[in-house]
Amino acid sequence: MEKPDINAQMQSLLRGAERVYTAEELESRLKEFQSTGRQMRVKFGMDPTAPDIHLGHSVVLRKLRQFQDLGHKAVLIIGDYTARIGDPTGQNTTRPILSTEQIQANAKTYFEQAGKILDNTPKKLEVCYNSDFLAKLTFADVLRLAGQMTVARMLERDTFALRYKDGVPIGLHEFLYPLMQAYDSVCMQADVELGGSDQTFNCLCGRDIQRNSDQRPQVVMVMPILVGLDGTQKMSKSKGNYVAITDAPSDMFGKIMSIPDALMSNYFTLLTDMSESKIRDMVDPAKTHPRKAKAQLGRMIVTQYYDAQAGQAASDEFDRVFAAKENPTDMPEVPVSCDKMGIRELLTSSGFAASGGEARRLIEQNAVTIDGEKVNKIDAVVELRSGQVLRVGKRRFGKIVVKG
RNA sequence: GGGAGUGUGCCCGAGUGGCCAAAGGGAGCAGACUGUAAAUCUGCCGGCAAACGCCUACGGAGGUUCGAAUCCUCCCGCUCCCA
Repeated sequence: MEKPDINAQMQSLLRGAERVYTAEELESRLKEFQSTGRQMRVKFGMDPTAPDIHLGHSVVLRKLRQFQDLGHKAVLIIGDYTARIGDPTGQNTTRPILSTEQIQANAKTYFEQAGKILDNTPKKLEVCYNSDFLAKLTFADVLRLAGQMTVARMLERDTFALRYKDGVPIGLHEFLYPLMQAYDSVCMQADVELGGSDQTFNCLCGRDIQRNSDQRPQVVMVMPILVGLDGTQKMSKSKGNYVAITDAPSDMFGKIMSIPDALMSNYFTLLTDMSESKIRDMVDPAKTHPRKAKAQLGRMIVTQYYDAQAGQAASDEFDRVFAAKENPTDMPEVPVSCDKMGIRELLTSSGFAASGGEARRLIEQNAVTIDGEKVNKIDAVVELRSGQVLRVGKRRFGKIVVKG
């Protein structure tokens, strides 16, 4: 297989990366591995507690894929042991210890999803559980490891420093998290470790510990944290501002259409392979209408996780529903048992409203239509026929099916 | 071991005896507008009820009071300071 020259490799690898420690080391390794033919081992740790992969995770996974495409080996660490602590980067100080079955189930889901991005051929992918080596350490080993870090250095970390200052508890064991992750690097003899920029400290720890173990310190490449759909906070499941890579094409597309304009450039860079000059044209309102650019972005992303056809279909569907204000082609069925019922009961029984109060609110707010006709009396009794379209708000639709 | 604090709705956070289903912000939902599910503006935002209203809720359990998120007792969680 012909590889691009080193400059081209560097350029594509550095694209989108927030920082590399250090680019010189990366380049010299690329050269070295180019001449010897040995693969670089590119480590990436996954947390088995979050099996729902979203575009935020995809930023790093896509970078990992780039390394694979250049012939290197992705070394995926399933952090089943580190999960016992919970990454102190997060806000939670304690997490339930997951059972082995749970971890395996999560890991399985993870691979099913990550497989959409990564190259699964065994030559390009190695997977291991970090309990394999972490569980074997004796207390003396742990002490030796812990002795390589100081409290002052730990407190340099923003997350610790802030929590300490604010009086938020910090478990002593949390200090061990970066060390465990670093020890992974030693055991895996990682050449490169990839991570989100919130992992910078953890990854850099790996360099120190490797150096102390007479290993050549890994190159650390950190990717920016993807901003979520709200345009301000990081993309995360718990904030609800995310696009899961398992989202249906229409949802994926719709969610992309909802990002603030200012986010487009960032998304193009981190989530697609579009060239930088093309991106500049796309985000310049004088050259491209923002709505068009966003639709293009949406199609590209849907195409990655489904195919070009699905991307186009989602785009067309979106225009149909929101620009032409027509009904979507696919609507979930709303089964009803009789042909006459109170509108509030219809909303609650179909799941369009979580409670009677919410149903009332929706009706009072003019959000409910049946076959295009507003239902705005809370005690309305509606006659139902199969095939009628129930619409709640702008984007929730259902097709009535009378049963019995 | 001693002392000082603190615990409020999905989240943050005000409230120190009635006007508190509880200020304010965020999130969420809806409407208007639009280039979209963007931005902006407006409204809603515990449950039940057509409605009067009823029920549940301010860490937990008791108590004082006509009346408690607010006062008292004990318990639990968390933090800080001293040792």
